[in-house]
Amino acid sequence: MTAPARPRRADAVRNAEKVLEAARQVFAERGTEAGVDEVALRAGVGKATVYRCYATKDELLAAVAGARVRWFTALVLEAVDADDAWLAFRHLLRTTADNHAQNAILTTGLGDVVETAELQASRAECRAALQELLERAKAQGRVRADATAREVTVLFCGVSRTLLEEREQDVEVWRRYADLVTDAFRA
Amino acid sequence: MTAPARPRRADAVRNAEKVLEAARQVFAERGTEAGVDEVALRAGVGKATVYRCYATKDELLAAVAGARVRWFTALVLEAVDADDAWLAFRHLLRTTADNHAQNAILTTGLGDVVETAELQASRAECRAALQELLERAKAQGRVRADATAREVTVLFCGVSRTLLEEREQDVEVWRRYADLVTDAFRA
Amino acid sequence: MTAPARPRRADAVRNAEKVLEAARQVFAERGTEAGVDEVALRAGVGKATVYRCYATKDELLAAVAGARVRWFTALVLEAVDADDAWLAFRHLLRTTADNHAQNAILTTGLGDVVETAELQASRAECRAALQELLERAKAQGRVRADATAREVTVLFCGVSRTLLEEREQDVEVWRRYADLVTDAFRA
Amino acid sequence: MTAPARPRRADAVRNAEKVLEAARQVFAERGTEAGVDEVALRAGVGKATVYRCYATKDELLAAVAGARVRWFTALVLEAVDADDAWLAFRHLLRTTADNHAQNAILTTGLGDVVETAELQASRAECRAALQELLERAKAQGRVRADATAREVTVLFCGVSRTLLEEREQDVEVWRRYADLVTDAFRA
DNA sequence: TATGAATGAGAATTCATTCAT
DNA sequence: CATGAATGAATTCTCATTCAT
Repeated sequence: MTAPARPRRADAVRNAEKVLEAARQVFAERGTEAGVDEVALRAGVGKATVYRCYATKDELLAAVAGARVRWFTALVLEAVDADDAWLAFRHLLRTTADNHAQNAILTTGLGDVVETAELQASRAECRAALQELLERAKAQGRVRADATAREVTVLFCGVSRTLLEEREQDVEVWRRYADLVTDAFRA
Repeated sequence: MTAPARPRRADAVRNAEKVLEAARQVFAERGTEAGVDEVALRAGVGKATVYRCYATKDELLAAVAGARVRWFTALVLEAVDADDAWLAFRHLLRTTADNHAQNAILTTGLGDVVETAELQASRAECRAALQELLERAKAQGRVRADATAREVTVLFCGVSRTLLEEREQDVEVWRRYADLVTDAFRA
Repeated sequence: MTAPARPRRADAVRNAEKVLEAARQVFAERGTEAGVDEVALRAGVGKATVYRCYATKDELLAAVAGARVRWFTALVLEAVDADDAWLAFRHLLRTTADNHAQNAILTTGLGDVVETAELQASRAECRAALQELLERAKAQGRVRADATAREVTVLFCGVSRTLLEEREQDVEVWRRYADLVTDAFRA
Repeated sequence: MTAPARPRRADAVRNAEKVLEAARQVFAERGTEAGVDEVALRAGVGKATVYRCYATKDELLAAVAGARVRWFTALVLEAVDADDAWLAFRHLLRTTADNHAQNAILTTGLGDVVETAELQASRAECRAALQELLERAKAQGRVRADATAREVTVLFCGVSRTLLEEREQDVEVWRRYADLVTDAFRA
């Protein structure tokens, strides 16, 4: 009695994760215009459960975007640790491209997603990490001095969005574009 | 005098243009999800008038996209005539960026616009002209040998879309991105 | 100058007839849901001209119905003159069926057509003629004594409407139904 | 007790029935051109609820028609069991007429209703039953040898439609027409 | 006068969100 | 708490009717 322990919390978390994963898939496949019903269906829960986890479709989108940003941030942080920042940078974009080609959902895309405070924080963190990577590469003389993290993001996300729209599936093509973007920042 | 033809047509043509211009603005500002009503409102005509000019929303979108592609094609053709293909290329993207910054509507963007035969033809023509420009610049040793018109388009449109979404208004910023894209194709 | 003679009146009448004929065809083929535009197109005139002749779509429908009723009335009046009223009655329905099979448009059908005063007058006249034919046939002992013109009309028009809806084209079938209706009134 | 199944379904079924009943009334009174809004209003539910039960207006119409056909089929099957097929036939049409007079909605009418597979099956079943009744009456020497179920249907539905259109409410009148139709098939 | 362009009032259908069970 | 039924606000598109030329 002192502590009902909240066994439901566990379920709730489970559900939230199921919903988030379903949303990631659905929005990736169908675009953000996909209905909440479809997300619920994919998650195997009722529509209202989705709304219990995320008060609004926008919030759900923000959650998906946030997860994506954090996923990317992790990659960036790995890259920062590498010795050769330039190679790490190139590898970063290629890896992301590979992933986008299949699991296509955008990092900064998800365009007019309402900018949650949390989402903005995630973006800021991501930007900081990426900027650090760039600075290291600049120090190594491989990246142009005026490059900014935002610019990398804008180019890469822009390309991704277009390829997504064209339903480009070929990993080689995605990788080619990753390289083009990388080259745009070559010293 | 050559052909007064149909007097009434004058008004109709006027309206069609008003509608097209309104559509360009509305879709640029609000995205393609904006309603036909809004286009009509902006154009200062009734909803049905829009449908008189363009039988379908898709047709309207295709018309907007087509006009934009042709506008860009004209710029490319000018650029092809220049002596220094590289400078012309850079100028081309800058000029387009300047225009996008204000009149924002995408060239190849407008993503899932139904691909009219006419629209496809316009795109093909555009791509051909751009490819020619690239080949000239390659011959002059300024553009990487493996560059294709499609790649330029994908990068530039991707960037444009992202900036549009972020409501970026600063012409300098747009120009900066134009240069980044240009640099991605440097030999 | 004393009398411009109203040359336009001639044109106007011409137009009214063209429109009426076009309406008959269009409504027969497409049903009364067919648009005024289509009638105008078929008549080879502008939409507004249709409205000049008939102030309203309902009025146009009433005109079509009226013409049809009068056409049928003429047939009935012929039948009244025949020696054998029963044969004449059977022939009347058969002939009408033949015509309906091709030129399908209903006499009393055209269901919820607004009942113009003129149309009601036409219907009354038609009913009177048909009643007279029936009375003659009754006098000759061939038609049941309680038969009324309205009943004949209801049965025949009902059948016609159903066959029209089923797009029945076979004249033999139409004739078969005409005979069935006739038999319903046999003495 | 056998299967409480889904508790919520109870409400849903209730609503589906309310909607169907409302549709029957509305389409009977106003014709099939009546809007879905009106059906929803009559049913006392929101417009979208109608669409939850019946994905399309056509589906709704098919449901109404199907229910009506099955209702009629049940009557026919009763009639088939009677000793005197002719009397049963006459009674069948009279009973149906009585019902049409008030609850007016057509059996085969609802003309251009999209022909669902299910609806076609219902119609076929109905036709078969009616044909059997006719055959029995023929065997008893009371119905003309060449009569078919379709003919009965065409006549009866045609008459019903016309009377509906004329807003005929008098049961006696409906019954009189039922008898006329019956007589059309007398041996 | 005849034309066809313009219009506004709907009609069907969808979807984010709320609520009764 | 989870569910799915219900909802109303949009959205695309049509059509009878009016008006400027």
